[in-house]
Amino acid sequence: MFSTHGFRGTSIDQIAAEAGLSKQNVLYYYPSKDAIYAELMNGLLSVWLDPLRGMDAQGDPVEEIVAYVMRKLELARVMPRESRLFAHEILQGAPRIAETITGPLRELVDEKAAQIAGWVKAGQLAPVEGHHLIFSIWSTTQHYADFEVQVRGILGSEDDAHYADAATFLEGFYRRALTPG
Amino acid sequence: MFSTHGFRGTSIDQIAAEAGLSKQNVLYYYPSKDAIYAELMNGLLSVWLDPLRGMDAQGDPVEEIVAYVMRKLELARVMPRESRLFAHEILQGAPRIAETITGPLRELVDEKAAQIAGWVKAGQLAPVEGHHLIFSIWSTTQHYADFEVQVRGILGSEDDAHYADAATFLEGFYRRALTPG
Amino acid sequence: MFSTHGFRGTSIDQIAAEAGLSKQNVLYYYPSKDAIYAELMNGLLSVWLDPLRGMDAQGDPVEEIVAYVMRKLELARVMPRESRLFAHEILQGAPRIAETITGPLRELVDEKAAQIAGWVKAGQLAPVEGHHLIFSIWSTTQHYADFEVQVRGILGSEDDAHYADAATFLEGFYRRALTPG
Amino acid sequence: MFSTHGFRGTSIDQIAAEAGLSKQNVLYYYPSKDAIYAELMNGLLSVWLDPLRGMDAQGDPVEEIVAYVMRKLELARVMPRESRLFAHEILQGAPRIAETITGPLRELVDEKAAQIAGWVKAGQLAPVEGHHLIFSIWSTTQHYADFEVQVRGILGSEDDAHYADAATFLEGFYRRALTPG
DNA sequence: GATGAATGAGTCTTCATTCAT
DNA sequence: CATGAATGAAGACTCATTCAT
Repeated sequence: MFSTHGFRGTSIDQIAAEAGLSKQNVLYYYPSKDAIYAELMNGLLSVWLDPLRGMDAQGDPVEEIVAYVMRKLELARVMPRESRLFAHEILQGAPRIAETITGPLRELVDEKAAQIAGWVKAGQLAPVEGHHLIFSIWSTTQHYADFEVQVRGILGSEDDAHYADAATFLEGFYRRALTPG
Repeated sequence: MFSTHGFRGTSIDQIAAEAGLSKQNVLYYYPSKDAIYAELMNGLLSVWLDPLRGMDAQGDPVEEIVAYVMRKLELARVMPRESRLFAHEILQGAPRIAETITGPLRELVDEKAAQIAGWVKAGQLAPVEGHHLIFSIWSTTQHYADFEVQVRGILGSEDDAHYADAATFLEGFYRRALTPG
Repeated sequence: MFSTHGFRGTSIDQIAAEAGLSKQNVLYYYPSKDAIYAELMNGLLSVWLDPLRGMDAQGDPVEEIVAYVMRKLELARVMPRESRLFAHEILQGAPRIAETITGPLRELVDEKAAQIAGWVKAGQLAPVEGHHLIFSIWSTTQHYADFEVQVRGILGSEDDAHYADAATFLEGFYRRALTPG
Repeated sequence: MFSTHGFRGTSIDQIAAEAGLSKQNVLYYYPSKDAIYAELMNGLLSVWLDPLRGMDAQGDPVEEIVAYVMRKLELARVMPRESRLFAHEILQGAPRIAETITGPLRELVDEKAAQIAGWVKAGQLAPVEGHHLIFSIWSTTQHYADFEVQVRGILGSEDDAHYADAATFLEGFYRRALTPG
């Protein structure tokens, strides 16, 4: 519910109905609406960043990055609601995860950007700036989850078939854009 | 306000405060909250799609597309709130612009995708699928507006300086990915 | 508008629309909503009671009363909205015309009831109590205006044709009920 | 509250105050103001029409009708607020019970009017049209409830004593008007 | 005269939350 | 565990009225 209607747009009644409970019973398990949301967020943050952690500095740069793109796209396909939940949160100015962003997330991205810079310096990768490369991967893959309605509306797709095309496109795209020389 | 908090998350009181009016005075000018939102949306839709329309079939394919990317990025920089407004709308399932998406927007994208397919067939462009290329352009550029808080948090940027880096990155990126051979 | 929706149920906007004026312009002519209502009421009170005043003590009792019934029924046919306006006012406890009721109206009815009592005493009229006879005349005639929707719904009537039947019924009815001996 | 002020003229706050509850608590028991009103109406409709159903075709015509008048007058005395509730509803055009009027109510009245016509044809009743006779009974009896304020103002009555006079009047009145020959 | 602008006071309704059982 | 009852706070919208032009 949060992922579709946002925090304010979701009522505990809706959550309770979806869960087959009464409103009061939901509040028996969670102290407040905020708490439900917070638990969702926190439980998700690590899952969300795992794929990036898996980008191995020892592997082949282009293959590592393309594999990351594919993992991220798969995540968008399998967990579109979670993706939208983050999108909502960040659109609203990330009031609840601001510290994670400027703390652990920033550290992780800085580290991976440095790794990318190393690959570029070593001539193993076309000259790309790491942070923006990561942004591009996030945006191109999450787009299929966050803007799903638009994607479906334009492609006329009613199932997940278009994800295969997206994968084909993104793989070729990143491969060409990243392969040096 | 709508761009930050979404439709449900925004109260007329907030809008009124921002505008220096009373709640009732806002409702004197607009018959309802829906009407305010609808007027915003309708006024924006054409502005939002103009850049894509400007992608000239007679021009050099790579240059045309890169120029489109740059125009779109500039739009994100200048009108980030408008970008977020659309993001919110689509995240919520596009309840108010569903018809535009499956109608005029789909037509326009289909047309441009066909144009891209022509360029690819003529060997003027690396083999990319048009719809997904357009999705990638939308997502990579709008990301700087929609996820602005995250981008700033990670880059530590407090002004628009990072847009220049984004432009550099995206230009190189698309040029490499699209240039044939 | 007042006659259909009552005082609270009618807005100045509705009155203005009906009159082809703007709300403010209506309030230019009348100082307040109360004033509009009050003027309506006062202008009507005398019209409403005139027929009763016309019941002549010198005439033939049965004919005088039957003639009064007919005049009152005609008034209901011609001015149904005015009748409903009074009905609304009295249903609500007559907050605005309470003094008229306990003052001039009561006096008039008392006088006419005395007149009827005289006729009865003289054997010119079947034994009826004057006040209640007057109440019966008011109610049976105004019923066709006040409960018009119900009357039409039951009779399936869409015009004024049923008023002729009502007149026939009421004339025979009152004649039989009032004729002495 | 509805019976005095009508639907629009009654606020949930007033109802709540009368019931010793808070406004929101009233809305906890009833989903909306409309629902409160609807429940009142529906619960009343059958009670309201029962007396008419009790007019027995096998009994003595004049006695049956006079008995109906007495039952109806008693109902007005005991349930004046309910009577006024219907009066309000019908004055406003019966928006909520239009279908009952043109459906079940019309059927019932048609049936009873036919019964009366039979009695008249058999010479057991003075020549009266059934529908209008029923209207006269409704109006003369309900008048004591609907126009109570006026009746009291004119008679100077502060209790129910005048109902006895009304009964005397109406009994004699209907008996004379209905007895054949 | 007429009207655009503005607003205080309601009025229905939603909703998160508390409390007792 | 679960739920009926209750409520403070807010929110969208209406409306009579005022004021300036």
